[in-house]
Amino acid sequence: MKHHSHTDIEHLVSTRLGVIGQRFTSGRRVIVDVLAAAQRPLSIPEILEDAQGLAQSSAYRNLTVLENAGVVVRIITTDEWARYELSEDITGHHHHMVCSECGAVEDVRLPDTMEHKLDAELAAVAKKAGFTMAHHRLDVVGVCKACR
Amino acid sequence: MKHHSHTDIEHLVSTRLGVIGQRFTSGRRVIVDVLAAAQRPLSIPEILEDAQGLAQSSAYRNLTVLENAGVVVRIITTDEWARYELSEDITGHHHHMVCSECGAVEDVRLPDTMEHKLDAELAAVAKKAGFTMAHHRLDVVGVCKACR
DNA sequence: ATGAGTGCAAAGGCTTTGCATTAGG
DNA sequence: CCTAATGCAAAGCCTTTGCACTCAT
Repeated sequence: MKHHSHTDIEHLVSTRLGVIGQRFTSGRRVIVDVLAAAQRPLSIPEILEDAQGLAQSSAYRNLTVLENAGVVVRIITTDEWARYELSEDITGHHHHMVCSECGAVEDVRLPDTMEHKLDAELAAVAKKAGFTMAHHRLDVVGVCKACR
Repeated sequence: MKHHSHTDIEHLVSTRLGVIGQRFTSGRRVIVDVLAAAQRPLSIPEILEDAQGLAQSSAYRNLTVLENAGVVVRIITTDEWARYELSEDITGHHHHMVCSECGAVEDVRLPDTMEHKLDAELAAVAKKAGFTMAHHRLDVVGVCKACR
């Protein structure tokens, strides 16, 4: 699991935005800060709640920009809304536990040995089917303690 | 991997629909047949194309009914549309390869030993976080041969 | 006959976009 | 100054819903 300080992240984000000719504005900084503070992927409503004063349209637009910059990843759990989190090269590789009752999402990490075995196996079956694997995505679906 | 004949499936579907007080109508039969014929999850447009004469609203409604009956599963890959496939107790447990370029989705299966190890590990970490695991979801994200 | 199922069209809800205004470099 | 970024409101798009008609029991 990688570890980045607050300022580390901001510097990295600023650089990556610059690469694609985008500025690191205050609105984008707020979004990054909110995502960094949460240890789980957030929905737009959640982001807007934490990043007060930010317009909904700006949230959508900035998240798209940040996604293009490789800083943010958009994930879709089940139904409902899309969720956003910082990319794994900032947060470290992890997976998600999704509550099938209330939709809550939490981060979860697996032992490296398991990840390696899994990646090797997946790459093999993918190749056999003519796919070039980039990465995998793994979710635990279950019921959280609040809903049980 | 389970193996069900065409008539096996229809009988099973009919039974499960009956359990929740729903009929096995012609429209629903067409949908099930279309999904059974495809070896991959289909989007609504794809289903409508194959099941000609079926209204869009009926497709949505029937797929919801079939989902409630435990016959169909709705999955969300990345962006775009929701996709539907027959439940795993009909098709057998499997995963999906998603092309990040064109959105194509294909089924893929892992060795049982890998699945077991994975499930054991996931159940353990989930429990530690207060989650009761129901099942897991695993996707390979990459580039298909058509897009490479 | 009688309620479930269907089709069509309209409405919903998350997301995107147009346009005038503001701000960063 | 000058282009990018922002806010507000309107439009889009997949999906859901209302309503009248049809079909099976």
